[in-house]
Amino acid sequence: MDLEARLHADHGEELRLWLRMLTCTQLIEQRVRSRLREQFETTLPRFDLMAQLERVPQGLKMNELSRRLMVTGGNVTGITDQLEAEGMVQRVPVQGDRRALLIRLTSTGRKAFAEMAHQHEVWIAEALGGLSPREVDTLYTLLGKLKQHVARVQNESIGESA
Amino acid sequence: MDLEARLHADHGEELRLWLRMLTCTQLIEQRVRSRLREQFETTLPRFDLMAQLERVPQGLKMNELSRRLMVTGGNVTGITDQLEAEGMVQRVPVQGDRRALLIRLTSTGRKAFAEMAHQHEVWIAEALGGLSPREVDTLYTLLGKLKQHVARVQNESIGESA
DNA sequence: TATTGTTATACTCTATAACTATA
DNA sequence: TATAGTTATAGAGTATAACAATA
Repeated sequence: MDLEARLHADHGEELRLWLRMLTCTQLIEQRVRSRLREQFETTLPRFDLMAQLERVPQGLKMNELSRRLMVTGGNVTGITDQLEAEGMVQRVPVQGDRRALLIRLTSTGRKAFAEMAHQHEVWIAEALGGLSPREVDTLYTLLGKLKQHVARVQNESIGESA
Repeated sequence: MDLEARLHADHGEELRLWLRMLTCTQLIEQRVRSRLREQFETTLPRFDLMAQLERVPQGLKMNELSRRLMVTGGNVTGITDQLEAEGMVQRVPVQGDRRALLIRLTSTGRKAFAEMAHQHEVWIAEALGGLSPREVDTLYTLLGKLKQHVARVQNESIGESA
């Protein structure tokens, strides 16, 4: 294949895969969103924030949450405000750095999250129930490869633009 | 496995797969969104709407667009208004039903979309470039299975609630 | 009565940038 | 100066529901 042909190579397969991937995630995500709203009066970003905190009992700093949730700082402040007002999380001063705060689940938040997480797991198991354990595993592995590649490309772009 | 155990069966594998899938699509989608904004001053929903129209030269009715884009009617009206104001699409009366309108790409819109679609394909090819053709194919097949299953579950739920 | 599309409204999420307080 | 977090703002996307015109 000469250069010209390589430049204009057909990427139809990748595109079709991408569109199908997007359809799958959108279908599932919409289900999850509407059920979180109906059954728990909450939203996916709020659920995601609590999920991050649940893994780290001592809590996470705002900027760490921001990084993990892949959103900017102002948003984390807003969602944290809501959850704090509802008694789900608390802001805890960090000793040694009076600028920083640790956000952590309260025991109320931990209980509420446990219920939601259980239901969430059931919803996901339903949605992915059409796949055999073997297929789940294959998908997991291939998407792991994709994730690594995308993350690498991402960093290179940031490098370029910086 | 008895009923009790089945009820509380572990769905950790499915959950991990789902989170990984979500991470992959979010990473790629963010890239696409920011590039559409930077390079073409447009958004993903607008791009998606034009993509639907591009496949159907004679145009699509509002409710058909709404179904395909998986959003409610009012939103389609809004996005269509913007694109019409920019001369990308036009509303065409449907003979035989004076309530309905066909939305179709103008020649300006077709040209603009062709450019964007080409770039879009390159971005996607970049993002998925870490996978071999064989892996792309496997993913495509497995996600096809997933899509069918999710769509079926979706319809059953709608059936229940209706 | 049902359907097509529009309008009006309200809410969530988002990024950006200016700001305060600490380091 | 740089960093942690907040505030203010503006914009996009979304759903819901009331509405007009037509079937």
